[in-house]
Amino acid sequence: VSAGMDLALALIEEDLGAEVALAVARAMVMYLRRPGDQSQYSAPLRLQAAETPSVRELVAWAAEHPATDLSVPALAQRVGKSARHLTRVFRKELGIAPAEAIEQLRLEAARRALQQSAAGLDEVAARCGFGSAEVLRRAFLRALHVTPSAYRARFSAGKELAS
DNA sequence: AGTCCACGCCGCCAGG
DNA sequence: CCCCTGGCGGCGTGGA
Repeated sequence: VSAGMDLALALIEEDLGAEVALAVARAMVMYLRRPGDQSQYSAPLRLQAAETPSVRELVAWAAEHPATDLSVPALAQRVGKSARHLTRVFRKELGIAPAEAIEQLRLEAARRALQQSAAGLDEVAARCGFGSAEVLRRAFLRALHVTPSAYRARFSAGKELAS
């Protein structure tokens, strides 16, 4: 089962047969609830393995609009449910709370922006929904244990240096 | 370095 | 009885 899921997620990661792979991953969603962080797979795809369609769509939409208001009340209103219920469903299906999921989505967006663009940290922060470069920096340190600039430098220096 | 405040989480209870 | 849903209150966390 674990191997199957790894395969599925690998397929997703390679963007090959993503639809089938996502279906498999979705069926095995319970195995996605692991305690540790640092999954080798991207947060947007992993979080879109939710069973409930509304949650899945909400995550997908949020991943595409990281700079908008993604507060819990705002998310709840978007799907027509209460904040309480949304929190409960996130916990049940994804193993994490809404705010944490949003944080992961934004972090992922920032990672991509740092790698694929030359935008300044202020702009990266703004585009990815972080209030400021400082907020972005703190989030990076918390989740990845590196500063945004250090993260970017790692890639401009060459991937062989990344661990 | 310390304080304050807004936000978010979740246990619990109630109603459908 | 079970599941879904929402409100409330206390508590923890992190940004200002």
